[in-house]
Amino acid sequence: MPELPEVEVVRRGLAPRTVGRRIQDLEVLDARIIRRQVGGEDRLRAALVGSTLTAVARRGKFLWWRLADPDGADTGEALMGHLGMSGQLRLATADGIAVTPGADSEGPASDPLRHRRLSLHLEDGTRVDLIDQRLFGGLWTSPLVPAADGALAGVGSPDALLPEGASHIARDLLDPAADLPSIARALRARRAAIKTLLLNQEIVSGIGNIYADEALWEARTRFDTPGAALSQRRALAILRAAGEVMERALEVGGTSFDALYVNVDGRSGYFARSLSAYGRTGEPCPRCGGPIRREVHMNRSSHFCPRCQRGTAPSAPDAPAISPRPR
DNA sequence: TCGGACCTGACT
DNA sequence: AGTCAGGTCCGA
Repeated sequence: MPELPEVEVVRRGLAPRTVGRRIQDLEVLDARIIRRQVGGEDRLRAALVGSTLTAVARRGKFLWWRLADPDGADTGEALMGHLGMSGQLRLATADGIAVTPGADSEGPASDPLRHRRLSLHLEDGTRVDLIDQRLFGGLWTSPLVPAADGALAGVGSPDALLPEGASHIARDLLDPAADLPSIARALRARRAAIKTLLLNQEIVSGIGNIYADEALWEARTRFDTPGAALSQRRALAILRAAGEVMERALEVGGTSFDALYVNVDGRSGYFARSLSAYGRTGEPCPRCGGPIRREVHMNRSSHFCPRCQRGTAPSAPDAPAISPRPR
């Protein structure tokens, strides 16, 4: 389940081996993977074949390549991708063997390539495979528009141009242009539960269920605390915790569960074992030793420590966001 | 603002 | 046979 660190690992892996290369051919093995492409496979093929990939950028979990036409001019469109729940982008040589030794593709039953949905064939023989068991991911083109704040559109972007398909997505916590104090204020302007707000990609992007639980555990805050009940300080602490957890995951190459996710060369990450709350129902809280509890919130599991993660108890040391009227 | 749809495979 | 997992989008 790729979240932000995994997508950034993929972006970094793709950049040196795809940028500057021309697309020779497109292979669509399952049309559902390009369901978001306006004009279908014909349009996608026309936009890609003969074009050169000039940059790989990312905002939240949306990845995109910039494209240049055969004359070297920017086409004004990006090739966007999203990995959904189970997507992988992997590089292979023309004979279909993953470039990195140790990539686990054993027998046919466990061969991840059976879920290959689309491939880009580059002029040097490199193949970019989009593998996606559950088909929540996709690849499609989108016209470039200016980023609202005028800063670089995302991590890896050469300028402020952003694919329209990602223009509703907020900046993420690995983006140097993210403005934490203003994100914190946006969280506090809403009455919804803080976890709901952290998962809202239009407020802050790149946080999924796993890192939301981890950030709230780090910041000792219950998932159902209303955004409006947070102090600026507490809201900032939650954002900092989320950023730090994701940076730590990035350092070890991304989180890995159930071997569905592998990085761009087919290797799994090793971060899962260092999660504190997510998926640890019944296990002792690493901070206070009490049992981690699981509750369903918004049709998603929330893992938290009822003993050391607080809501808005009157004894909370942080000042409430909306200060009580003095009397 | 919330629930369902989209998907598949692993698990009970 | 039924349940669960989860990111994003859409519609009630």
